[in-house]
Amino acid sequence: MLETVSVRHLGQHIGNEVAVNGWLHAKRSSGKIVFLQIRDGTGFVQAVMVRSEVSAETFAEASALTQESSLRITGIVKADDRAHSGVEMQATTLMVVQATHDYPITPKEHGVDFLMDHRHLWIRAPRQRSILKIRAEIIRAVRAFLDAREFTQVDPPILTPSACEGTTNLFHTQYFEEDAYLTQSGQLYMEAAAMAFGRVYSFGPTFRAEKSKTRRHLIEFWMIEPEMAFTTHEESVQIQEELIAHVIAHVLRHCEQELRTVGRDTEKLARIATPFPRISYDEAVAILQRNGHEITWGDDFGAPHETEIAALYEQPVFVERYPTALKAFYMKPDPDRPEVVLCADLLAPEGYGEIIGGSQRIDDADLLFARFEEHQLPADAYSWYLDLRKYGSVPHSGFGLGLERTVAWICGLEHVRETIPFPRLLYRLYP
RNA sequence: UCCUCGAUAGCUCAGCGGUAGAGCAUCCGGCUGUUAACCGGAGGGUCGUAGGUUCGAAUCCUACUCGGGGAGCCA
Repeated sequence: MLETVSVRHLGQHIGNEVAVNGWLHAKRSSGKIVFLQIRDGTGFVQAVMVRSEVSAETFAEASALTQESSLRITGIVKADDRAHSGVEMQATTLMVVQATHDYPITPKEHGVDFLMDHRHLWIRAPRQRSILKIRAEIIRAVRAFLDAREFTQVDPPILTPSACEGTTNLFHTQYFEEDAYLTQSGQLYMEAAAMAFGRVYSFGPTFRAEKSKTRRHLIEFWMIEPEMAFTTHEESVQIQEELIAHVIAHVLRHCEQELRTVGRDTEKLARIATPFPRISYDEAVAILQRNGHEITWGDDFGAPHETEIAALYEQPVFVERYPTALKAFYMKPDPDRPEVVLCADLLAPEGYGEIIGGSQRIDDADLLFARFEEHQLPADAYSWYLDLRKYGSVPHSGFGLGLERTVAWICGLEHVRETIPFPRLLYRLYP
């Protein structure tokens, strides 16, 4: 039996006869010659079958082959300038594993609704495969970066007894006799973990029951949430920009083929370099006012505001020190200006919006308790969290990186729904 | 929740008051270098649902359903 080779590695087998297991992506035939575009998950290769060189049965089978039929094909690997990848197979034998009939996604344009209904098949398409491959490499790069800096991965719960931040709507469910909610952030648990491990990060899904219907929103999305003990806001921001720069460099180095398939202008990514520009909330408001926006100090930014600020820079830009009243209860006030908190949002270039939100956390027990009262949060439900400030509280900081928005930015996509294998969108739970 | 756009063949769309159309896909035939191949032929439709206007509605009006984009909220 011939050696089975991944399409990705065919170039190392020039001149040899090998087998490829895969699916028929497309076919073109011309009477006495058939061109079979075959994919195996690692790549795409063209097999050329000439009638005079194979048995009549094999040629007939190849001629009748339909899109997405599963197959095993053997052939001699040849270097050929006419092939996109530079390599093609001169087919010798063909075994059809299953003949497919009426594959829904044809090599033609399709609408979003149709494609989303067929997402389980759509992910076979070259473009979708490339996006999800880049997603996987981004995750790999984030982990490598954090692991190299002695972060420990700690997994927070997904089912939680109450809101972490109390700002957005949560998915409600039953936990036997109790009420439970799907997590919107693992952060408070990561603060506990940081006091146990020093530097930690979580990577998992989060859920927001908001009726958001835009290109930047998913109902279920994945976040990386690092949390660091004995770390100031300033140190956290430096880690954030190093992390993003590392991820960009990793993807540029390892996903050249995939970035080309999705049509990304890599020049813009190649220019990303630390340190990233920073502006204060105060400066951002002044800029917006100068540009004719009706915004006053103390107002929160809307999406158009963020887009306008981000458009001023080629790099991701940090917006620091928002008004205390706008932000979550746990953020530490600036000691010099208690009306603002030690926080920063990182806005991606090209209109992709906020990809990181981070802050230094309140480490003072009395102040945190006062915040609970101001925000009318149930102190009993959070007594474990308040414990963290009673038993060896330290200055600590952390942030949350939104994976899908990061993938959308790096891939240059129109919509985050393509950045996750099976997106959960408003009113869309299938497949 | 609000604003806005849309729903016609398996898919993408045209038709916008007078007998339902095209390209692709499918099936049949042709073609030895195709890259969304090409050429010839065939089959394929309660025009989202319900009501209304009209001699006549895919086309105009109303409601509803489903979907796209956006706001708010956020990563």
